[in-house]
Amino acid sequence: MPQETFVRVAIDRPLDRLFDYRCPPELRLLPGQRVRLPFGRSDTVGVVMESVATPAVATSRIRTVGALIDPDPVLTAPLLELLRFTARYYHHPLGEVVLNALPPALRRGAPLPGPRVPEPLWRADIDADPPRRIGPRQQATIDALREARAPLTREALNDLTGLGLRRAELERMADRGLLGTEPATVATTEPSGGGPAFPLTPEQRDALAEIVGASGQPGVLLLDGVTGSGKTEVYLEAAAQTLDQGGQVLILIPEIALTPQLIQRVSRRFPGQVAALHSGLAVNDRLRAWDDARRGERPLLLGTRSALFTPLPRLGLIIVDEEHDPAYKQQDGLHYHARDLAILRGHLESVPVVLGSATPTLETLEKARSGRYRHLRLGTRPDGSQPPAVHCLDTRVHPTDEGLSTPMLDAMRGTLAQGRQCFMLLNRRGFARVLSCDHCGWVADCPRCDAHLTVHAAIRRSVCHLCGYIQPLSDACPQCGQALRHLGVGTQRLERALSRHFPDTPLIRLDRDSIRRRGALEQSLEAIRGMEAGIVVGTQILAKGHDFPRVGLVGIIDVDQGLFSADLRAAEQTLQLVLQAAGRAGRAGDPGEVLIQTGHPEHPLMRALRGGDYAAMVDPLLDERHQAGMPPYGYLALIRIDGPGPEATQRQAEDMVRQLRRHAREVRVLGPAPAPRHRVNRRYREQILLASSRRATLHHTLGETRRHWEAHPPPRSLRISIDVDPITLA
DNA sequence: AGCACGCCGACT
DNA sequence: GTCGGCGTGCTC
Repeated sequence: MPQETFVRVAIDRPLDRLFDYRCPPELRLLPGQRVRLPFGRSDTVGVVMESVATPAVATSRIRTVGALIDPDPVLTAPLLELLRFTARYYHHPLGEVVLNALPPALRRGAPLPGPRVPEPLWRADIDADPPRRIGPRQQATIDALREARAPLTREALNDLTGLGLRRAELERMADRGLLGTEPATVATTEPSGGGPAFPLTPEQRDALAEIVGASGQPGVLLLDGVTGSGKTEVYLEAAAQTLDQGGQVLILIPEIALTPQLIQRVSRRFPGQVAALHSGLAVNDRLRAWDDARRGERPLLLGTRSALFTPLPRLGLIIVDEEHDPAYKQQDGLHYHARDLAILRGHLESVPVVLGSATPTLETLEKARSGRYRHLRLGTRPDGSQPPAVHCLDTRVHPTDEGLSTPMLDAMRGTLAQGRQCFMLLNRRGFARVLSCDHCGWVADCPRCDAHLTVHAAIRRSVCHLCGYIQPLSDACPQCGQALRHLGVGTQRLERALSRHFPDTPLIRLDRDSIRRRGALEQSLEAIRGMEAGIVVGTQILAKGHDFPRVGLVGIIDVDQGLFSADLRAAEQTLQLVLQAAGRAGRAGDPGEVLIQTGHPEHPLMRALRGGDYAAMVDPLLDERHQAGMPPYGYLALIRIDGPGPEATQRQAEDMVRQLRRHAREVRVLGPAPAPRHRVNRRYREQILLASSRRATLHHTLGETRRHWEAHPPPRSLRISIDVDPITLA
């Protein structure tokens, strides 16, 4: 009688263990394959992790695998190893980690899409009678096809129009006789489309040579280049060489939605070879892009943090663009850092990892300085332009009205008179920070959170930025009936103030609220580049690597909140934000100016900013971190406990601290303390901070404590989450 | 997390 | 009498 075999399977449940199943004799199951399983009283999808000869529980309890879903494994061996590490390191259930690596459709058991059905080329039907009713999207589509004078793929059409047309939409138009089709020709794409737009500078060539020279072996290279120094050209050339050798390239970017230019640039450079992956895609598009990358049909994968987990069997190079961006850290559920896991993936798959930034994190800089990362520098801009001069405006001498001081307004006038643009950075959206009554002291607070409601004047609502609670805006105090006053300035109020000061200058506002509509960001960016606006007001979105030709002045409206925040990385992130924003100023022999409004021009950070040298600014910050035993010299984990009532939550947190102290060796246990925003969405939050000079001791303490609470689970109304290497303690 | 079981309150 | 509230326990 043949030996029975068993498989160990991961399933999408918050249970920190795998489950063993009997393998049906007619199946040979491989790690990475999906299976359908009987589980409890229902069925679920699982991923085979390994075969085992003897199951971990009595064979009488073992059930048999229901069916095999995939002929090929959907996850590769090195990825499975990466996922095991991820679960261990971030103290998150392995099953959830593994299933989380799959696109949602596959997680629910959908079949792999299989090879693409060739799509026809689309052409305008010149002779067709124009029907009476044509929508603007349809009109734009027809116009683009007429202008092109040749049949186009849907992809090319979308590149031209930016409409994101879906196949079904074009088919409907064809059915109505608005479009014609032609059979797809064999793809005519060359291995890599064209070369760089401009010849590389010597610095860029050196950096490229180092990256290419590192291929085929693990290792991290920091591409540390001032804004405008052409990091992207270096990445794309390195990617081109990897592709030419038959390798696949993974490029991670912080948020695709905020950098539409980059997708366009990459897809034009590598036509037909780019798969783009981000959360904004419809489930089917996401599945398609993922599978195109997995099968190698599109050898270049461009995506946000979750794209890190895409199987790429011929992976040759990983690039993490803007590595300092906090968007790489997932802030809920599995608290992973995509940059850190990208580095690990590089090790596991023996490929180099390039981290790029003009303002690298202290962690990364420290590793580059100590020689663990190769440090590649790009110190000059290929267009020869100089970095902008940075000046402070002392708001104690020059008070501000609605966020604006007189010298700031004067500087704006001067810049506008030269026909150049002004960028005004204010990292707070909405109209006013709070609505309050001078007479009785009443303040509009969120009924669910410890937060003031932010005024959104345009929609006449007060909005909670923590939980989304919305209520109508009132003019009179509900307590005493007196008129209410707006305190603090948000982008909307700044916009209104500026349009009063400069009534004839077109103005664009860029923040989360103004770009919510699909395509709105692209439209605004295009308008800014086309000089349709003299003034641009915005949040940090302004500072994201967009390229603008004629920015003369970058005004930083309020930097002080960032200077004095107690949060671990506030100073570092303020520096990064100001420098990234400053990088928008001045191009091509046109040095720009940066004006920072501050009440503390003598603050060391302000002095450092005026000096303009990021590497120099970083030293005192690294010293501080060293003194305090904070990253990169110490390791942190944050435990958050939240529940519906304050007392039970606090009791649980205190109990957990006792457990932690029992297992803590060389680990400081700080807390519990009410979280900085104690109440959010009607739940009360406590937090505990663990700090250690050694990773291993921190993980030991966390592991033992987790074991304890899994053996003695707290009531289900309480939620516990662990954040290893937290970005923020707030 | 699901899902079922189980034991107490207000309804046709 | 029973529909349904959510506490508790289990899942190979």
